[in-house]
Amino acid sequence: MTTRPLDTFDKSIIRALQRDASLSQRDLAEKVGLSQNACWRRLTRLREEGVIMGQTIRVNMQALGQGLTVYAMVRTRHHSLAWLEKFRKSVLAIENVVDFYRIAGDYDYMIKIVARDMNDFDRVYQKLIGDNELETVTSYIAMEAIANGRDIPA
Amino acid sequence: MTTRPLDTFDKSIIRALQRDASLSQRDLAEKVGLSQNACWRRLTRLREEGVIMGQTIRVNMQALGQGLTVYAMVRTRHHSLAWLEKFRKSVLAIENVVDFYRIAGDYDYMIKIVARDMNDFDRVYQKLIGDNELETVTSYIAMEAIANGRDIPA
DNA sequence: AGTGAAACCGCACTTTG
DNA sequence: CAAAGTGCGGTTTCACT
Repeated sequence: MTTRPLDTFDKSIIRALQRDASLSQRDLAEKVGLSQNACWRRLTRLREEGVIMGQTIRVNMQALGQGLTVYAMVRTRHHSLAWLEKFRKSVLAIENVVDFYRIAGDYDYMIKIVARDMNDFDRVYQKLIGDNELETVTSYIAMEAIANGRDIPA
Repeated sequence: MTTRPLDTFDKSIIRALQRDASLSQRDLAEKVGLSQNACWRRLTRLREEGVIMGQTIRVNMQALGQGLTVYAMVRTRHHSLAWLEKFRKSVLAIENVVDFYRIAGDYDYMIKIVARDMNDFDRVYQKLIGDNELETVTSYIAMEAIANGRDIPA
């Protein structure tokens, strides 16, 4: 992973686009204080370098009918490479899995799941524990999303 | 929150744009199987209704120098409305906080934090426990991001 | 600063429930 | 009848040279 240090302009571009990626080149250039041309060249470069990896929309999960968020903390029973590989594949195959981290601490993995409702979550949960021999799964049901997917500091 | 049921076309539009929001109207329309005009009208409507809430870029956190992710599980000591309100404000004021959920279970809140490194995280941690009287904070350090911010099922 | 392309949006139908 | 689709075309705005 190449890691060219980003200067103030680059960071400023990234901050502006995280907030609103629909900005036109003209508005972006103005906002960061560069000429359109210079700004465009930097943007192109940031994309090429993989600093900017793509563009998505922010969606209203309630409106999409995916109003339930659950964090599942998992302790595994097996630790062979083959088993772990199979476990990962199995988890990633579930489209309800939004985040998936290997962590340090009392648990081995942290899985963020979105679902339509409790029934739907239970389906995911059963699949999770049915397909993999796990030591423990502790689920934390989200009661309220106070903040979700805020911008990465830049 | 009004929740008009979304039909197959709406969902298809949302799926396509979550994957790549830089799609042109022509390509989007073609992908979902609508005329450009109809597709544009639906898109405008989805935005107006707040189903699509905006547009962001996906960034490479390593390249941005924010390579550390930590989940902090918090149990609070106070439960008065005023205290909770102050607590929320205090947490949201920290730009390193990416997600912030009120949860059910052994803990009250789940805070996802990104930081440059352990030193930087410790700064955030000290601020968190310094500004608020908390019962417990348990931190899970992410060792590896296997998946991060995958698309919401639609 | 120029150019080709894309977004935007009204209009006149047609289609479907 | 109402709601949503299609295709056309002109103006404005944008990306990129």
